[in-house]
Amino acid sequence: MSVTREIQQAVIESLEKLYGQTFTEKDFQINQTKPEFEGDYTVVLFALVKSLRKAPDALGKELGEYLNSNYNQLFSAYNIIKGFLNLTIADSYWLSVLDKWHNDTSYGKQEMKNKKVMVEYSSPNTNKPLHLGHLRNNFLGWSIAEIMKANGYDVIKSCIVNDRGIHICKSMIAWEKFANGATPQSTHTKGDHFVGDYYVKFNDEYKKQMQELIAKDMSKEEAEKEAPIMKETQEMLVKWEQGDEKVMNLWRTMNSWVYEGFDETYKNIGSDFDKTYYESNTYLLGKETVQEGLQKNVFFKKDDGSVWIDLTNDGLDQKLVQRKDGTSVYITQDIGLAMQKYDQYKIDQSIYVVGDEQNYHFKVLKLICQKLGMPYADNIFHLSYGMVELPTGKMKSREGTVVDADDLVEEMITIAGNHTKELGKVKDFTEEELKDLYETIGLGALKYFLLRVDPKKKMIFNPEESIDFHGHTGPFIQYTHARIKSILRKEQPKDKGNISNSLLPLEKELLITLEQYPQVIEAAGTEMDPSVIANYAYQLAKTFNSFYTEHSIMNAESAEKKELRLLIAQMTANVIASAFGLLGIKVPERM
RNA sequence: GGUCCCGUAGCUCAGUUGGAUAGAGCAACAGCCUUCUAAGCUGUGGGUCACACGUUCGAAUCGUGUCGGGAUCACCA
Repeated sequence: MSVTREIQQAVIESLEKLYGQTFTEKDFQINQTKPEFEGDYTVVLFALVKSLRKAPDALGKELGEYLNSNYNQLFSAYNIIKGFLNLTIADSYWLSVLDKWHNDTSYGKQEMKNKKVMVEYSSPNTNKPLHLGHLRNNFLGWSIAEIMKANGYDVIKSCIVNDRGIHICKSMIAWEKFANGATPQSTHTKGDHFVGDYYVKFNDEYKKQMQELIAKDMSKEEAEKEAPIMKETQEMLVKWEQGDEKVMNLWRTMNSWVYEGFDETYKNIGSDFDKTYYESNTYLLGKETVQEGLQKNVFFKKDDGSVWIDLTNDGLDQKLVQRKDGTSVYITQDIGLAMQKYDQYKIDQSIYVVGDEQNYHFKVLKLICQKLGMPYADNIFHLSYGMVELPTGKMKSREGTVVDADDLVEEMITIAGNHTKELGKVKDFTEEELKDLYETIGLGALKYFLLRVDPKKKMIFNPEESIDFHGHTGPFIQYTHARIKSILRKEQPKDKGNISNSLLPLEKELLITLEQYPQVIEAAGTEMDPSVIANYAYQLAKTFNSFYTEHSIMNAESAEKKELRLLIAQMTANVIASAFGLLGIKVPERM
């Protein structure tokens, strides 16, 4: 049980004994005491004052006195300042936390709940390579999956690949026209980039043709439709839907190039999936659902045969779920896929890591699933994250203002290498070890940069200023880990050593922070927010670094102090490694 | 126009269900390596928490309004 829980219970019991009134945890607040005051945790008394009809100071005195004499294994001192009851927790309490958890790597993780959750993330289009936005999506998805596991869920990581549609046909048409049979192999180009280049070529040609048409007095809107290359693309999409042999072959070939490229990128960034869905297999799903919805009167049919749902009572609009020609639309496919996920895995919860531009879509999806009575509909959660923007505004692939994922990863690794060489601390490393270390640090900086921000908020990335390796960064925290490991290589804490039983302020501050880790994991899970973990890890590392410069571990004042500090250091390293594990960031032994 | 989100230091971000004098990092400045890794530590300066009103013992946090920015409202996905 956490300290805050213990304090809550002690306070509730004490108030009952003292005043005969029953309170719950929600009736009063417990905060960490501000550094400028004496104490570790603080009970805010104001909320209790009214119902107890006592002055804050008098209440504080009586409660503080009672707590101290009746719970002396938990509290060692108290003081009252302006309605705040500041409690000092007994050193023995912190030492027992240390004793119990210092070398347990499962610390903070919850028991299995026997609940299944699916996390869907990444969802790439197969017509162009991944960019910075996809990286945020991938890192978030992977991390939230780990966080859910740590909270005791069985997790299935899934990916829906948008492998069909007009955008892919654009790359295909451009390849037919301009490639002269070139392939990724013949041009030594990574497959996804290769295909992406033809997507760009399509847009160049399209623009050119439109300008020609506009020069001949055609309106812009008309030119958009009439440009020959666009017409050809649309014809190709029709052929694809008809299963035309030649088109299908080209489609399969170009997609296979893209997948090769994606696989490489995913491998580099440490992304993986338990289940991959392809839109070409799911885009026809949902037809039975439409029938079912009509029967249940959730949907209604218009005169032209199209099928709709009326969500005006939910503050939304009417929404089409089936075209008049009987084909399903995007939302219907998603309903179908949601059903399929349940049929296959009997999931209890479904998390979609998708950008906030689709907030409306997911609101609708959840509502429809609820109205259809799907078993887990209430547990559909859209983990909506903000776009990554440049100082100049949004990234636009058509205008070439995207930050390419592969380029950025490579750049980060290169910079990590340069820093490392400059510092010259690992000159004895082998080539292989160096490569590993550069990747660990470079990716660590990148992942931390993207994960430390609240997912809901859009964030700005400035390509002119490269991502930092100092201060509030991944490498800072990795460095703290490496420092500790360097000490632990020299000496491990003894099995049953005598340890100092009084704590200096920084020793205690570290233990207080370490004690909070389980609640941090829980909060990250309920909030679906990896940044909670990221910011906690920083707080911990920062506190450790202050401690490290202030107090020597190896040359501690006494053998007991040394033993204590070795244990604290060990537990700190373990928690950093664990927290970074939840973020998908490796920690080095040396750097 | 309807709905939703955002506005905190020069920049990038924290700030638990309302709590004490609003915090970090970067950038700037001043210090600290003959002692466990200086990718570090310590200190200084920097704020009308967009603005106004309201709720309350107490508001960056809750409510209303204003200003500014963004997303979305397709028989596209």
